[in-house]
Amino acid sequence: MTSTPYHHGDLKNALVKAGVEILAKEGLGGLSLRKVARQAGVSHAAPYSHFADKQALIAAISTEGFKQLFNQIKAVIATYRDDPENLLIETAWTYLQFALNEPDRFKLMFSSVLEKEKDYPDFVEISQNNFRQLVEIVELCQQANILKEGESDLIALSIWGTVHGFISLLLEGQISHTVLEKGSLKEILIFILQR
Amino acid sequence: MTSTPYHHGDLKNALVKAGVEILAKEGLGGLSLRKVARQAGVSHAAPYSHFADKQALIAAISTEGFKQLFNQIKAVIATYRDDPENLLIETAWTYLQFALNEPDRFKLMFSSVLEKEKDYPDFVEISQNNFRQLVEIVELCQQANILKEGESDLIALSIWGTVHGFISLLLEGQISHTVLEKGSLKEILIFILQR
DNA sequence: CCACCATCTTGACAGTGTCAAGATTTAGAT
DNA sequence: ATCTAAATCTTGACACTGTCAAGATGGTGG
Repeated sequence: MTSTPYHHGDLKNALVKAGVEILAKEGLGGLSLRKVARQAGVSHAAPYSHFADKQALIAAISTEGFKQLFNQIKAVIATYRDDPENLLIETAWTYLQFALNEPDRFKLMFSSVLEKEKDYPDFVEISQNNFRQLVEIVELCQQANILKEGESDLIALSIWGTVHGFISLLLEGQISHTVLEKGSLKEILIFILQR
Repeated sequence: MTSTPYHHGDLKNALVKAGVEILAKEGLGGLSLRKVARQAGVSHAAPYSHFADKQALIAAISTEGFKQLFNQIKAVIATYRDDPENLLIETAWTYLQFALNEPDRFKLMFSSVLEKEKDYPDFVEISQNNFRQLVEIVELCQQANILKEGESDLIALSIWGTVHGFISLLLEGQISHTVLEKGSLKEILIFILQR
């Protein structure tokens, strides 16, 4: 133990954590490998023992975010499993909250800062798990006649896109004041979901 | 005329053009101010006579893209004005084509690479014009009873999000093979639009 | 024709991602 | 328990980046 042993012990996770913090404080433009290393109390090239390059670190940060999102929505499913209508709304709401709480991480996760996603299997996997979870929700809604039958994956795609597009515009501040005055965020979300 | 006069004459546009080309050839990661300047045949600091910083150049490239998209969709409206059902589909299709033709520029335009959009009035304006155009289309569809009445801006938001989300997943290669086998891209698009 | 002003160049600076070489520590095999 | 190989981390270097200050150049209005 004692102070700063040569081997950090858990540097890989520490770097991801530092990255998330910097992202929250300084935004996407302030995220550099060297700064992440500094914040983790380690030399500027140390990250290269754990990540092939900056993209790999970004992939890890994204993956971490997707895991958290997955677990949050998993909890929503557990709570609203018998109430499909609210299940869909609360899932979308959770998704929206996640984006508003950490907008820069949300952007990092979805805004193709990560250039070649398929090079990172962990990222692809958790990403697909998230989508599968959404398909599962859609199927629950279909069984309750809240959504039309058939093609649950396409319907999930459509719903995901709708919510995601709404959040994108929200984060960019592109949603005009007049629109936002029409109701609370949640009311607008519900309206949009019903189309 | 002749070779390389000291004053370029139309450097501002030349830089935007060079940026678009580099974006197409090398992707987002390859876009640097110095490279843009080099490609325009000008010294590395010359861009600072026309753009305050790199973000400003990116804003200009985005703005240019939005103008093109706006005009393409304007043409679609002109063609399908009396056929609202196909108008909506063809608009979405045009949007999709634009994204597939120049994926990196599309990402640049929508993936919040531009950090403080509201600092660039031209960008905000053309961006809003695009949305207004979509609202107009929605209202044409409402008059033809293809979309439900009321809140045309919220409905436009919903449709925009749906299509945009679909394209995002498409560009990221996140749409599984099994989904893509269910029909042509256009058929899937139509399905998603109808939800 | 001159003086001003926009435009462009040159040179510099700090910061970045990345790599190679070496130092240090851990862990596995004998 | 000791030796050795692998893993981890540091140091130093490189090319490249965004940005700025100072100066060179050339068109334009007075």
